[in-house]
Amino acid sequence: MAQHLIRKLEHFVRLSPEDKQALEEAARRNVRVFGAHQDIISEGDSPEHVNLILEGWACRYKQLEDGRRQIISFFVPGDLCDPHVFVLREMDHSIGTITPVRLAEISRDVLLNLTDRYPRITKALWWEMLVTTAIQREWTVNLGQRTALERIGHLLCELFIRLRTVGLTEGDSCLLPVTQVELGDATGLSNVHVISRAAGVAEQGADRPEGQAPDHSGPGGASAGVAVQRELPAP
Amino acid sequence: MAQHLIRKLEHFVRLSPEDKQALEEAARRNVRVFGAHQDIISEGDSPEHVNLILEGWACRYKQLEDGRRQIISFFVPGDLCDPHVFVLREMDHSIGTITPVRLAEISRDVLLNLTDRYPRITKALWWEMLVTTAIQREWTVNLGQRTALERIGHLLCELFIRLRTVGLTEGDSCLLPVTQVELGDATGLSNVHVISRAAGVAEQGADRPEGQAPDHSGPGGASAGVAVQRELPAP
DNA sequence: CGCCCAGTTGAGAGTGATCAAAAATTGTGG
DNA sequence: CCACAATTTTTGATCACTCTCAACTGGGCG
Repeated sequence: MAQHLIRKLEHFVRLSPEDKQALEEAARRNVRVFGAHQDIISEGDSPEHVNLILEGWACRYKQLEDGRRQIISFFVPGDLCDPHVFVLREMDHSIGTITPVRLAEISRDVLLNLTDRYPRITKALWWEMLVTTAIQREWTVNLGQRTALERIGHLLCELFIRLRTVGLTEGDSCLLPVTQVELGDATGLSNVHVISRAAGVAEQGADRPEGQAPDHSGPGGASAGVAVQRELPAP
Repeated sequence: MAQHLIRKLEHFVRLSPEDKQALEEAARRNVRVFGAHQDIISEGDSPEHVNLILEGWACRYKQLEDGRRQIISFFVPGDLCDPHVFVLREMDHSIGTITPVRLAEISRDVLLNLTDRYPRITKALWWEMLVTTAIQREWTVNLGQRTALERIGHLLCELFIRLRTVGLTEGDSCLLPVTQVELGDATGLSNVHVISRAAGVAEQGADRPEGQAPDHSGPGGASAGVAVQRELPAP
């Protein structure tokens, strides 16, 4: 159930069988399923639990009055949607699905219990949180300084590396179940412009295995050549 | 010494005299002074302590290989530069001064001691951290979706409200010791473009007391009319 | 007094947005 | 399994916001 989260955390901390067992148990209760393009929690709602993505993609986003939408981050399997929401009265942003999603709702008590009794888990969750905020900083740089081509390239590299961390890549390929509108909302570009630039990334990617987008995604390491395909070929 | 931090935290949690005393003491040791435009800590360095800004402005920034620079956030008096840096081996970004800065270096031990013994301080620091990340999210929206005019307007409102929270405004005025290059680095705009847009904000601000920039800075409240002047008139 | 940095102004260039419409893909119900 | 509907992708043309370059002004400081 929680294999993606465990795999990710083990990049930071070695977990004992008991640690893993505890995580598995926390992820087993209160599993919920959402369809594609549904809100998991909306701006203004009061957060009741931490959500652990088990399967599917989601995103954090904010919408302006006139309809403009900014995707603030993506969630892939193994990701936790803010381990600290409890402190806040209400959400200042929404979390919505991209694909159908299966997630585990982890209550405040279960989480506190977990961190009280398993110090390695606590440490790993700290790491995970700090990496998440580092990615957030990188998005700020991405949106503020990089050209359209660089933005898309950087985002694709980030997502590939994150998926590799949880074991969801296959060689140099991975699923990317994201529409061009969503890529545009994440990169601050128009949906129409995404294609011309994304095509550019694909072309340059074929020529230059190292990619031209500088890799600052923190603890992920070097950005290898990324071949993205919409769907993995059926076996 | 720590009056700005205390004033800010009291917006979230009521602090007892002992709480305040403890904060004052933590801020009294290891005070350091920096000149303008100096690095407090650089990318790649290993963080040794948490920095509490006592006086002056600083910023968190990241620099690309070709010289492009993105300011990721501003620090004003009362701000803590990441209470959790200890978990990380090395900085993925730099923190530099804008004006001359006086800050208190708070060691890991002192901070842990503080949070162990004063639960209200712990709670307040959690709040402070969550508000900081909410501001970070808002910057993502700012850079991704808003026009130059809106970006500058929103940033000015954010800074004004943050300064008001720590008591550094005077009526509708506040100091803004930031050059246009720095405003540009923070908003993803060119320094040349900042003036035409900033002038626009000033004009519209004069006409519309409510300001045209939507206020999402979280717990700050409504964005009143902001009159910004470079220097406060001498008394 | 002169230098240097910050701010200002103007003109031209380019990246990316917008609008519109066709083509391709995916999903759904019979 | 096919046909139809809906969504997504692709292409083309035009527009405009913002950038870049360059020159000039003004104030602070050695």
